[in-house]
Amino acid sequence: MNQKNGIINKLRTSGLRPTKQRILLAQNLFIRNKTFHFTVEKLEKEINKNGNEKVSLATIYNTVEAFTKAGYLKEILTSKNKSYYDTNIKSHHHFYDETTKELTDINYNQVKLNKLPTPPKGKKIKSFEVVIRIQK
Amino acid sequence: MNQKNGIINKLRTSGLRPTKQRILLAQNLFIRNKTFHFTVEKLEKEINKNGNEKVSLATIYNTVEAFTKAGYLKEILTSKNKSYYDTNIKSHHHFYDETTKELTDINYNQVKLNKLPTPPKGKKIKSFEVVIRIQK
DNA sequence: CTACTTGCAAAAGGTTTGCAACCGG
DNA sequence: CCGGTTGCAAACCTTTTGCAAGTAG
Repeated sequence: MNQKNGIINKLRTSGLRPTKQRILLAQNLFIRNKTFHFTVEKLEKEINKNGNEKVSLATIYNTVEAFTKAGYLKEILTSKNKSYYDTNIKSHHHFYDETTKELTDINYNQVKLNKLPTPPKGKKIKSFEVVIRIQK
Repeated sequence: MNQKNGIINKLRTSGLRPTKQRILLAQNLFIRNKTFHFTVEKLEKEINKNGNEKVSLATIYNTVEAFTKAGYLKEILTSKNKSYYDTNIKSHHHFYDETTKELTDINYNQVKLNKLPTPPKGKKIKSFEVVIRIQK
């Protein structure tokens, strides 16, 4: 139950009450071997596939948003009218396969920007992301 | 009327019948001094602002999609659940202002990638795009 | 107890679709 | 004329919201 306690602490740290639903989602999302790319729809299926504990869609939306604000998830840029999230929050980039519409991580050091633009006055750069479109 | 003929030819070239609506939209989109970033909603307001010729929303959606397929428009990546298009189809990058949700072009040579990843087997890179998120 | 959360269902916002009327070639 | 195109309204899909009931501290 160390993992569970770790998650509870993580939630508390961000001012999120460790409710049953949040813990369940956090376990599902953050205890994984590799990066997970998902839409709310996909996550909902994953969470509710076993006939047991159900988490309502609204709560999944709320929670994903809360996790994103807390910095535990990252929203991915796509051209689709659906939100994609990534459990890998480190700055990294993606391949977007136009044929299969799949996203794949690109190892961070495989892309190098050696020139960044000056932001408009009064603004500063928060992050940047490269999407590389691929096809057959 | 040279401009108009040019547009009619452009449409025909792509197998698009030069209808009144398509010509109107093409004139509005392609005869501009500078790049235009828009959503369908914005374009619809622009097109229908003078009480005269109205183009229905569905037709605007159809036409924007057709123009995109024909390569006359480019879809822009954002995290919002709304499609953004750009009349600048050359490879270029964007600032995405998280406060105002505005997109701005970044001059092409202000960003330089000096390392691109190898695409997965059997795929090749079609294009890449950098989005730089800025905030106050 | 109190404030924060959840879940449901309804509403909203953007996009797509079915189909009859219309029009370009 | 014929087949592509338009316009309308309804349908769709994802996301948000209001609110009563539930729960963590």
